[in-house]
This record gives sequence, C-alpha cells and structure tokens, in this order.
Amino acid sequence: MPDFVLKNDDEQRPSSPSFLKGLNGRQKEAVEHTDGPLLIIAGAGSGKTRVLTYRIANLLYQEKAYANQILALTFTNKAAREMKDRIVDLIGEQANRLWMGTFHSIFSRILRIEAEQLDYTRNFSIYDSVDSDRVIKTILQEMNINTKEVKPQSVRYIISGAKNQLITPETFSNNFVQSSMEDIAARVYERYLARCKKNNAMDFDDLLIKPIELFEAHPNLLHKYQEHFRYILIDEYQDTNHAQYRVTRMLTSGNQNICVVGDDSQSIYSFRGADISNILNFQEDYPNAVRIPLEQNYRSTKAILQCADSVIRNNVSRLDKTLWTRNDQGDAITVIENYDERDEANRIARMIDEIKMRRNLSYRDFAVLYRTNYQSRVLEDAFRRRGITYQLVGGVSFYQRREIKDVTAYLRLLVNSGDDESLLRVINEPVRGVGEKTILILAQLARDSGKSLWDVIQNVESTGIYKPTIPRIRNFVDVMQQTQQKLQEVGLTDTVRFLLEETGYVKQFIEEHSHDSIMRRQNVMELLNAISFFEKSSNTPSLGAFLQEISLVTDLDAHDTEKPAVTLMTAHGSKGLEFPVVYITGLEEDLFPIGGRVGEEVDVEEERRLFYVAITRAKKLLFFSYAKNRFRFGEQIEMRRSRFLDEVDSAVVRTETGATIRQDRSASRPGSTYIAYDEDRASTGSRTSIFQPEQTSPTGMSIEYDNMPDDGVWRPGMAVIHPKFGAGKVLQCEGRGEQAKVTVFFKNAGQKKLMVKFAKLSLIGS
DNA sequence: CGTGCACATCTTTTT
DNA sequence: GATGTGCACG
Repeated sequence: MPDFVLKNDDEQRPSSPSFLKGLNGRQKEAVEHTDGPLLIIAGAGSGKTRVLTYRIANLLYQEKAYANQILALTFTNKAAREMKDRIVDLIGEQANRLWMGTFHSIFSRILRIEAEQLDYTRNFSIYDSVDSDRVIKTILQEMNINTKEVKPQSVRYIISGAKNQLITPETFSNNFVQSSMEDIAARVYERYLARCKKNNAMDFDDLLIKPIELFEAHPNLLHKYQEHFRYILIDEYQDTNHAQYRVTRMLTSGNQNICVVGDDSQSIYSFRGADISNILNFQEDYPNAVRIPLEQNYRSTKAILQCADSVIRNNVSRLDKTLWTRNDQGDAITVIENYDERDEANRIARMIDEIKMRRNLSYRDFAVLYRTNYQSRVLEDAFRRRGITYQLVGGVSFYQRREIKDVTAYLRLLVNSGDDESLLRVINEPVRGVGEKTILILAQLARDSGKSLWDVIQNVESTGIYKPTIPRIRNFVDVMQQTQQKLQEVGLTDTVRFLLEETGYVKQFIEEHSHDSIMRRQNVMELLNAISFFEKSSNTPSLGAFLQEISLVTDLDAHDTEKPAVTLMTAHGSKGLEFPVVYITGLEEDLFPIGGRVGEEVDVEEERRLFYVAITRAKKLLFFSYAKNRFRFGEQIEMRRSRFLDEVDSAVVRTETGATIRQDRSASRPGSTYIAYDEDRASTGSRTSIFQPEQTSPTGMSIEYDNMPDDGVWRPGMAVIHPKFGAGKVLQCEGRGEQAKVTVFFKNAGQKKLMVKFAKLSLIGS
C-alpha cells in the first residue's frame, strides 16, 4: 500500500515525503539528489528499481518537472511498465505521462513525430533482424553474390556494428575493411541504407541513429528536446551502446540532469554493441558527477552472495565494489551432476516438486535458467510429464514466427505502401503463382522508374510479364485495395479478418491437416485476438499504432510473475528478476561458458558476468547442474564440467550428498586469477560485511615481463600487466605497429590509454 | 515458369 | 527439430 498520496489542495507539503522513510542512507541520497549528473553503481539486489521509482516520484513531488518532462529509459518494456505502475502508486495518475520506455520505443515515438524532417513519413515500417536479412539477401543476389557462401546474417552483423559506431558506408569502406567479408559488407552497406530509405523503413539500429542525424541536422529540434526533457534517467547503463550514449549525451548537454544506474558486473550485451566504457567513463564525461554506490543486498542469502562474489572476482576488468547483506547465511549451493540432459531435466523436475512440498512454496517461486534457448525443450518435456505448470519465456518470439510475420507484412503494406520488402514477402503468400522471374521483372521496372513495387503493380497489365500471372497480381491488388477501403469503414479486427479471408491465407492451413498447419492457424488466430484486444483497450486503435506496438515487444515482456508456474528462461532473460529458488543448468564447457564458432573469440569475462547475473537472481536456494553427455547437432557429445564450477568458493557449495566439491584450480585460465578464501569465513558471516575488500594484486600466477603477443597485434580481451598500474585488461585497440594504442582497464588504476611503444605492457593471457 | 519434395545445415545471448 | 537451398517434375 502506498503510504503517500499526492494531495491536490493547497496544503503545505512537508519537504521530505514520507515514502523516503523506508530507504537506507545511500538510497535516500540517490533519491534526493535531484539536479546535476548522478551515477548510481547498483549491485545486484540492492534496491535499484526502488531508488529509480522513488527518485522520479520525488522529482514530481518536489515539482521539479511535470511528468512529461521526465525521460526514463529502461532496458525492457516490462521494466518500464512496472516502474510506471509503481510511480502511479506513489504519486498518482500523472505518472502515466512520463516518457518511460526502452530506447527503441521512446525514440521511435520521437522519430514518428519528426519523420518529415528526415524525409520519411510518420508511418514508416520498423524492420526486425529477419526483415533486414531479407533485404540484405536481395541486395546480395542483385550483386550476383552467392548467399550461401556469404550469409546475409553475417553481413547484417557487420553493417549493424558499423551503424552503432556511427560509421558511414564511406568511412567504413575506406578504413575498416580487412577481410573479403567486410569488403562485401561495405558494398552492401550503402545499398542497404538506400533500400531502407526507399521503403520508408527503419531497422532497430536506425531507431537509435536517426535521432542523432535528426539532431545534428536540426539544432533547433535538439534544443527543443533538450529544453523539454528536464530530467533524464537511464537504467542498465552498462548495456548501452555507442549510439545510445551519443544521443543521450546530446540531450543532456544543456542542464546535465542525467542520472544513470548500472552495474559493470552485469554487463552481458556486448554482442549487441553494448560498451562497458560508457559507465566506466561516466565521471569523465560529466566531471561534476556524483557517484553513489549501492552495496547492500536485500535479495540473497550470504551463501549465495559469497558464491557470486567468488565467481566475479575472477574477472580482471571490474570496478571494485563489495556487496554485503544482513540476510541469513542460508543453505549451501548444491551442485547436481547428471548423466545427460534428460536426466538433468527429470531430476530438476522431481526436486522442484519435493522442495515445493517441503518448503511450502508455489511453482512461481522457481526459475530454471540456461544459456541457450534450445535447452528448454527437454525441460519442457520433463515438466509436462510430471504435470508441473511452467511458463517458457523467450525462444522463438511469437511475432517472429513465419505466419505472424506474413500477416504483419500484409498489414505493413496497407499502412506503408512504399514498403517493397513487405510486398515481396506476401505477393506469393499464399502461393498465387507469382514466381521468381516475375518478381525480377517487376523489381527492374520499379528500379528504372524509381517507383515502389506497389506503384508498379497498379498497372500490372502494362508490365509485359508472363500473361497468366497478370490476373493473379491484379487480384492481389484488388484485395489490398478493398482491405484499404474496409479499414475506413469497419474496425481493425474486422478488417484483418476480411484480409485473411480474401487472401486465402488461413484457408491454406485449413486444407492442409499437418500438425504444423494447425499450429500456424492457431497462431494467426492468436494474432487476431491480440488485434481485437488492442482495438478495445488502446486509445489510438489505428493499424499503424498496433504495428508500432508489436514491432518492439519481446517475449520477455510477457513474463507473468504472478502466474503459478515455474519460469524457464535464458540467463540473459533473467536479468532484473528474482526468485526464491533458482536452477542454473547446463554448466558445461562450450555451453556455459559458450563455445565460440571457428575464428571467433569468446569473451569469457562476459560469460562469467552472465553466470554472476544468473546466480544473483536467487533469494534462498541455488542449484548448479551439468550433464556429462548432451545431444547436440543430432549426436550425443561428451561434455566437460564448466570451469565456473572450479571457480566458485567451495565453502558455500556442496554436492548432492553434502560433500565438498572437488575442484581443479588450474582450470582457471591465466588472467582469471583465483583468490583463496578462508574456509571458515563463510560460516562466521559477520553482520555487516561478509567480504573484505580485496586490494592485493593477483597472486598465484607466473608473471613474465616484456611478453608481447605472438603476432605483435593487441586485441581486446587480453590480460596485461603494467609495471606501475598492475593487472589490467585490454578494452580497445587502435592503430598498428609503432602507432598502436591500447585502452586498458586496470583493476587498481582505472582506465588508461597507452602507446604500446612506450608502455611496458606484458601479456599474461588472452 | 512455378511448385513440391528431399536434403543439408546449424542453433548464443536480444531491442 | 526448424529453416533454407537444390533439384526434378508438372
């Protein structure tokens, strides 16, 4: 129950609202800090969400700004929704006017408002990665490149990386091409941009980059938004990428009322371009920033925290911080060894029932975490057999399913007729006899005339394509136009129903009686339900608004914490959540930590942070499990136990029989140092802090100075020793040979940029 | 010209 | 175990 309600009369307010009472000193400090840059280093379970919500409530309470002048950027839609609800509880309905959401959703909102300035229209399409891949694929085909040798996905990955670094096609091809793949990507890049533009479409990256372009081209607009957003808050700041960094810098360069919250130990999205140096350098960017660490953990037992700490200590690059808790010591963590993944799933299912009974818990108190989505399958089987209700979060997203993408492509075409990509997706879906050759001709015509495909097929009769296909396309055009008409006359749901009927899209599934087609039909019906719900509940029930909404939702957002079901999700998906009982499964080498593909380095430190995130989700009980054999690539493979199990503090970990686990300390790689614990420190558990801050330099490894990389090339991820700064990790490298410079994060000295030529760096691991 | 079937390939994490 | 590609047929 909220203990504070905003009064609307003229009564004098106390200067400090009563909702601040439940906060600890540091939290209170963070909430009451209103103006100027603020960096909150929030350890896992330290009440971060609470601080953020109270801080916003306080800003409103102090009348520092109207709700719509506050911009709060979160990592998931769900986090935004929950936070907003909590602020509504604290200060009332006005909180609904906050600009609160993910970077992507907030900036797409701004982009729709300002679309004309960028030569787009406000009903632009948003392409997800599958759409992007298709666009890239057509471009590759046009360039006569074999899409089997050069995978669109890899090209997209390179282009996306460049975009997020704000590197233009020109700069990219001049300075960043080092392989034939990059050369191809460089050539596709420019065409890809042009194609998206022509389609009046933006991809996920554009949603972050276009605002920067917008503000650079129109300083007056930048000024407008700078003025408008009096306060900016960013959650999960350790996972922001360069583009996100740039756009927030632009917006805050005026009043500098920026508050970021994050935890470098929980940075797990570098594959998506997240740049940990954003948070590490915050105080350099904003020299008068106040830094508040939140180190008291309210979530977990001492045993769990100690375990987490013993793991994360193996990372070289981290900000020093010491989490502590007043919670009980709690039970030891149990390691479960299994014969194979079926065994693993069955044992976990059985244990869940047992613990649920013994501890009088509900299924909703349990979470089973894994590294990759495909691991969920066996678990689902086991749970179904045992009659355990579960909710699977993530996996193949509903809106990514083929049939759903087909239908949304139809809808996108209705809203944005210039969207060639969507047209290509549905022109022969269901099959109406429009083949490859026809499309080739139409595409040629479109290119020559600068028109969209939709415009071209308006006069399909004069295109000179294969005669029998003309009426088929004519029919397609007619149906689309009729649907267009319907949209004006009847509601959204009825329009879509009409479309599905007339195009025969659902009919194809009814005629075919395979298991597959039944599922697909169900999914389409499910989409229809979603549309119907949207139409009833939204205050702007337009088709465009619906498409906007679904283009940015993820399955993570659908997670229901109230549902009495065991949660199954990836470790990534679990960030920000907590459960009384957590199982971390598949703790095997090449799975967790994941094994890289050939020629690809795996960032073990990031894997370790991910493991740390997973551990710190647990409140009371934590289990680690691994299988000695696992089915992968269609065959059974012998697995080795994860090195992480050699790193955990054996004082708080037990086998199923209660024995101490055997550990191989040498399994830790050089650079990932292990610092031994006193066995009895775990049980002592001092009231304030269970850990002493560690300030010794890494021990137990042989140090050889003047040890250069074999090939003389420095790479991010390498562990180094500097005679003065001590142990560090290479974050960034630029230049070659004599000119080479490296950015290194030193555990004891922070981040430094060094000329390799002068700095006496020694390589101690990679 | 377009379609349907058999085959291989490959699964990291997500806005 | 799903999705994309290659090949033979209508």
